[in-house]
Amino acid sequence: MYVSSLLEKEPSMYPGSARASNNLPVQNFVSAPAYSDYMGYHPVPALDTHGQPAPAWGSHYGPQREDWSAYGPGPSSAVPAAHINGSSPGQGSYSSADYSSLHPTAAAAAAAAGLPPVDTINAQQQISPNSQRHNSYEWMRKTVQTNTAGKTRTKEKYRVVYTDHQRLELEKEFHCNRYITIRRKSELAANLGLSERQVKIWFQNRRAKERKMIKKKISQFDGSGGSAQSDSGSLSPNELSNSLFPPPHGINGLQPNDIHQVMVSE
DNA sequence: TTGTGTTTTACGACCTCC
DNA sequence: GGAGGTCGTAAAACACAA
Repeated sequence: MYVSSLLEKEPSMYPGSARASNNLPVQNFVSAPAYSDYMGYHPVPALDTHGQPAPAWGSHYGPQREDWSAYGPGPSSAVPAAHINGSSPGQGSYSSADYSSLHPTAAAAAAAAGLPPVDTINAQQQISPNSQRHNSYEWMRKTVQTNTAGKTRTKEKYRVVYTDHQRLELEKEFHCNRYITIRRKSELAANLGLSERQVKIWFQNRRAKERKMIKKKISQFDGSGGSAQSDSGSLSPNELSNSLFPPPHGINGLQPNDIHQVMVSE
């Protein structure tokens, strides 16, 4: 099985409890209500080790970037926490669009109210009960014990589905910084029970997703015959994307604050 | 239920930087 | 040479219309 091969490649990738057990007792999971307002997230002290005070969006991060609206119109800021932790019957499963469309100010209020540190997470709350993703845990249950040594991909199912909480934390980090530092990667990996490789790849995929959305948006503008491309001028989608989120070469030589400045200065 | 389109993990190829 | 970047792609997971 793929997981097994990954374990061979990288023992830290699937720490047995989180991936291979039936009830997914993932460690360090925060109770979802703490993130009832994702868009307004600013680092929780226990999790934030950027080496700087947790900034508020309005000041350090500036206004929400335009492309964030691609996640869809934000609901009222009073998105019930139960929506994310799934404690409310009838709620759909959590998705990136759900939390990324939330309003910043409520999170500030939540933070002010004292968010619990990530380490206080209750593993029982990581999964949306009504989510179809429950099914994905079923296959892990069934196949995780098989072994296809040495293969990177098998004919069997080969990828895991991250828990809602894992994705939420990753999204939050992405929201703060599109490029993760080595230090933050290690911390996040440890906190979420993922390997650093998984975190790295998640960020790569997430950036790709964002570029794709930007591209889509631009093509929609172009297609609608609008002169709305005035922002991008004559830039191609890729050029615009790169100008918005330039890859931080030498990022590893930078301090977290430096990275932060790079991101904020856009 | 099933077919189909989209999203999500994960990888390899290739590039740049240190 | 190693690390991390993008790009393209595979395939499972998921959503949804018919």
